[in-house]
Amino acid sequence: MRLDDLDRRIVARLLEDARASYAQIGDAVGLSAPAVKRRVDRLREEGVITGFAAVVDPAALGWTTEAFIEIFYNGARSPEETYESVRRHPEVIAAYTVTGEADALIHLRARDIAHLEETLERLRREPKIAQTKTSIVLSRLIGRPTDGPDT
Amino acid sequence: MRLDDLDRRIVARLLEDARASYAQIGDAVGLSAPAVKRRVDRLREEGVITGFAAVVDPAALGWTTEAFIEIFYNGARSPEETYESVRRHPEVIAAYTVTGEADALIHLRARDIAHLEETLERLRREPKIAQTKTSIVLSRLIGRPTDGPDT
DNA sequence: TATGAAACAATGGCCAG
DNA sequence: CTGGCCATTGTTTCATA
Repeated sequence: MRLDDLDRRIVARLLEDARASYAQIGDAVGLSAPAVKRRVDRLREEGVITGFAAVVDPAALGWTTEAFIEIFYNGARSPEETYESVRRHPEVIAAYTVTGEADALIHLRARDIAHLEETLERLRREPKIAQTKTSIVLSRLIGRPTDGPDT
Repeated sequence: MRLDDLDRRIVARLLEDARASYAQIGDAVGLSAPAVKRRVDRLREEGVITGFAAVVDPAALGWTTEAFIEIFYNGARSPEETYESVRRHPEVIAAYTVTGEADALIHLRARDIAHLEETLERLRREPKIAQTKTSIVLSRLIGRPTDGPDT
């Protein structure tokens, strides 16, 4: 599963435009279209590329409020239980177990402040959640492609 | 810029597979391929869809360490200055100004713990940064499509 | 919004290095 | 084993209604 330089350049190109044709990518990296396709197929099989997604502006869809919530659990809290306590809330777009004071960190998006408040109340009703600490996002300064650095 | 139900279903389809053909999307939503294309073109013009990106597994590229850093500045720290202090670090994949104790929250990815440590030291040398508080990601529980909820 | 035509892209087979 | 080329099939994209 070792990637050579050509693979990395193909991935970089697909991070910028997942709908680029194989011929376009080939022009950029110096390969023919079928050669690019074979590499992309291989990268998908190996799990380096897991899919292709549209990049959508949540604000344009009416989701204008974003927050990070540190979660503190009481007692036992395996990753599975943590997962169970947040997966049902569709506002949660990412969740992590972390080192440090908090047990978990979740990233959520809501339509507005009222919706955020409603979501927080709903989260706090989860039995194992003892405490939450909310940081509302004021501005997004950086948001790189697929959350993956320059390959 | 109002989206109807057809638009939302097209966006949902493209979030799952940005390389789906217009004909495939048309089959799924009950439209002809050209009709789908014109809607997608319009959604891009309106900024609802800002691009298409490959979804890459950072671990497969050798980026196995992930962390969130709360940043505390001393004195003046406009969003622009905050941006300037983090943009040059390629390990930073997202950065936000937030409410709460910290002034900013950054999300970063490194190849390993040594690389994370090196990045933290580099960040702490930024003149305006007074203090940092790091939470290393132990496991990712949820990571929804484009960081955008169900449209 | 659908249809049809022309241009373009994807993809499998096959051969060369 | 990896890339190039060719031919087939499918897709995009325009004109037109």
